[in-house]
Amino acid sequence: MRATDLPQVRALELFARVSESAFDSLVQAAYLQTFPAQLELIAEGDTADFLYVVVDGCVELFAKSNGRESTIGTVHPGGTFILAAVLKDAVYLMSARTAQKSRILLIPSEDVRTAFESDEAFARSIVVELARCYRTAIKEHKDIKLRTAVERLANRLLRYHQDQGARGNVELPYDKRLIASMLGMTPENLSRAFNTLKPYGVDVQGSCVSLSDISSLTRLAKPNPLIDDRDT
Amino acid sequence: MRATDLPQVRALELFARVSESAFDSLVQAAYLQTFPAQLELIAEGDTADFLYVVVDGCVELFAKSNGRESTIGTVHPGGTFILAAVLKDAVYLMSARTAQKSRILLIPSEDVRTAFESDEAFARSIVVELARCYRTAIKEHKDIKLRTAVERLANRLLRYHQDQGARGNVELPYDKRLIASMLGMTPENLSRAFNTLKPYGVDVQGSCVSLSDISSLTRLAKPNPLIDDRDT
DNA sequence: GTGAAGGCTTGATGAACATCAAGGATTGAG
DNA sequence: CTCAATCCTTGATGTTCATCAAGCCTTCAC
Repeated sequence: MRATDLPQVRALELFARVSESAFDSLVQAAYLQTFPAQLELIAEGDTADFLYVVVDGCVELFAKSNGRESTIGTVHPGGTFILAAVLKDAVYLMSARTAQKSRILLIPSEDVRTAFESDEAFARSIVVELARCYRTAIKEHKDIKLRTAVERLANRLLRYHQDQGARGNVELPYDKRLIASMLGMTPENLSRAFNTLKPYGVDVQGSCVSLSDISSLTRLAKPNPLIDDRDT
Repeated sequence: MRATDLPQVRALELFARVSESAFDSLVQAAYLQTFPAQLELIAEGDTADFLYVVVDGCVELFAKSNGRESTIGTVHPGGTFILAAVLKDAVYLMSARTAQKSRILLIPSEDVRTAFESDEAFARSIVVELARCYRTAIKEHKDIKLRTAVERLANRLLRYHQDQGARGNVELPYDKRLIASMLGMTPENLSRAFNTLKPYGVDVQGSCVSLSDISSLTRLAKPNPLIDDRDT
């Protein structure tokens, strides 16, 4: 890794209170690489050789079975993926591909486990991150099991709306194909779900969605902090 | 906690390599209690006052939203629940009720966090357990998103079959109502799914299921170790 | 520009699953 | 044993969602 890249890596929450020596041995054998969009980084079933940390861009986690494929989630700057597999020294349960051009830090698994044992602060960061991943997964699971497709879309729109400053319109952060897969439906059905939401003030123009009746959309969505809030 | 209970608690994997002093301070303020079946232990949204460890019996984790309810998973002896909420000092995302009469250890959250910081071995056990919980959740999520209801049932039957020694029949470990909810379907549909599996050698008699054509059932189920194996 | 490719939408149809209503089977209390 | 309660099953029906097929629309290479 080049010396000029170090500050950006050091600034990641994951390394916030880590000692100099532990940080040095973590990044010493690590790679910071830029990948183009749509590149498959890992495949489910592979052994966990590296921990991946997203520095810039966005990564999609997905899984296949029986010829079907589904998106499990996305990872943003500061987030890690495949952490549990690295800690357990097990195989990956998910595949990952870049959703956009992305800068990603790869740390050899062995070094992660070593630093985990030797550095208190790193261990604590790892646990906090793992707990966050777990709770995110549980929320996703509740979303899928307790809501219909239209409700999931409505709540996701409200979330993006909040994220983007609640200005009455939303820029979809991903392809519709990817959004559909995250929400557990087909692209065709996402299209129809948008139509279903038209009477609730939802108008789609390409990747820009205007929300002209938030209160009515909210009544339909019935958002639940124990599913939709990101950091509870 | 009574002195006679200590050995059984000490023997839990979670405490395996924990120092005497850390163990003592963990159990010092802990409760070991026996609860009857169908008792609600915690409700989603509550603040995480205790870590729960199942010593005997079985606990169901479930969640509600919009008047709907769904089972997220079950916890067996040696397993914990609500670990992530305790570590993050956040609210519970799931409710829990005993599925059977159960003995459960309650450790005050504060003590868990203290022991986590002071005892290496406990910290490691916690991380391993949390990683296991996470991976279990991901597998459940893949199960739901990538399979039909009948496929989920077929794979679950094969799992129970393995667990119970592969003798060609299976004793259902829970009520059908609970199994249906775990598999993300209604009790009516579970009944029909069992009928769908009849041509594959599946015969149900109350809580006893005979599997007379494992290979044909396996062909239908298409089991996937990255979904169905418990400890990969 | 023009053509091709890929993403998105729409319609028609069918499969998967939920809901409602009723009846049968078990279980447990008295 | 008998009754009531609960759980489970079955049938009829309707909703939700996927699939297939076609067409549109944007984008990009040439």
